[in-house]
Amino acid sequence: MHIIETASRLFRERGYDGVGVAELMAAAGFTHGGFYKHFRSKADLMSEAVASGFAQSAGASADRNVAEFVEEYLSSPHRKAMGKGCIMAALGADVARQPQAAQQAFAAGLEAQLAGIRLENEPDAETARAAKINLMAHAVGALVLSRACPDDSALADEILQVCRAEILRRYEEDSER
Amino acid sequence: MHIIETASRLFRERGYDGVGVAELMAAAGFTHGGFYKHFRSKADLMSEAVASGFAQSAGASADRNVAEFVEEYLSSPHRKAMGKGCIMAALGADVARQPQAAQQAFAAGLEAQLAGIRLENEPDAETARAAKINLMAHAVGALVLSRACPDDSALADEILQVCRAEILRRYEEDSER
DNA sequence: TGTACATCAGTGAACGCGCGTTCACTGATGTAC
DNA sequence: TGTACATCAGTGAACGCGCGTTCACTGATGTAC
Repeated sequence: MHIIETASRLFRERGYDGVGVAELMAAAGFTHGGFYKHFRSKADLMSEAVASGFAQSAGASADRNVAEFVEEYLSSPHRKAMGKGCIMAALGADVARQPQAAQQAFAAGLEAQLAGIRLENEPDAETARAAKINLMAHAVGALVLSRACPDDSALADEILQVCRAEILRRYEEDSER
Repeated sequence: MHIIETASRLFRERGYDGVGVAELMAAAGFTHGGFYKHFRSKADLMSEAVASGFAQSAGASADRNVAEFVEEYLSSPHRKAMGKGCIMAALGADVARQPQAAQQAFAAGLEAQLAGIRLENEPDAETARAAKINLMAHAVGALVLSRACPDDSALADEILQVCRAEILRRYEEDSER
């Protein structure tokens, strides 16, 4: 629904507490009174916005190989587009402060994200799963750190570049094994 | 100062927008009116709270080897203690939404954190620096993802465990090289 | 095809409350002589 | 040692404003006959 997608973007841009229900509904083209015809509470919408954000990035990263994914994920455009980017990097800390429903939506979304990664040449399912979790954690951390540094600072760029190179190097090592 | 340390803890626990000036001053043992005798604005305090949080973790991790650091950083106690834990994992996304002053404090703190890591056997300074950045990004991402999953969920534990093992494994590989 | 009625998404005003910030004032402390 | 004065951290009331949520109402839509 349109409200959820709008909320998902605005929450990512400004944080859960950084956007009000009224502003959010206005951005979706409504007055704020009707909000509770759709959601039990603002926190309830947050859960849906988290799920929606994962669904969006699942769609965007479908049928892409790991190298392409990492190149784009750890890029300056993604760093600058918090509202359209990865929900984990933008709202991970916010979700940690949310009720359990949002955390369950997050865990389900993360599982889907992991399932969408196609690794080559991992010896068994357990090793492959560990490699995917490590890949995501490394990438999410790099994006979070880079974004917290001043825009256009050398450090912000360096974090992206260094982590991009290392993740790709490891991935190629695994592929050649 | 006591106000800054209190703010640093409360901001980590509830987010920048999750704590008001009045509550914050009350927690530090004051009435809220005096706030502006100490800080130009709430955002100004945020910058100081970020710097203070880095200083605190620099003190806590001084003279510890990498294996010890990683074991504790990616542990369940650290996962549960957002207010006393790593400022990057707790407030990274918030800082990305803050004015540049907070981002500069973040970048300076991160540089200090990197300088505090002692790696063995890296062939040159550039490689060592890249390894430190990768280590921090990987660890921060793992903590953020784990915290966003429901407390005591299998996935929350799995993320910590898998990333802990992988970071230690890589670190030992480098040491033996 | 036309009429009566139920449904319900959306409206807009209002609720109590807390927000960040300002300001006149207090009262303890330190300095000057 | 004692008195007068300046300083300034801290107080507490107040500012305009936006918050999340509630609610009586509107009006378009779909169903029943």
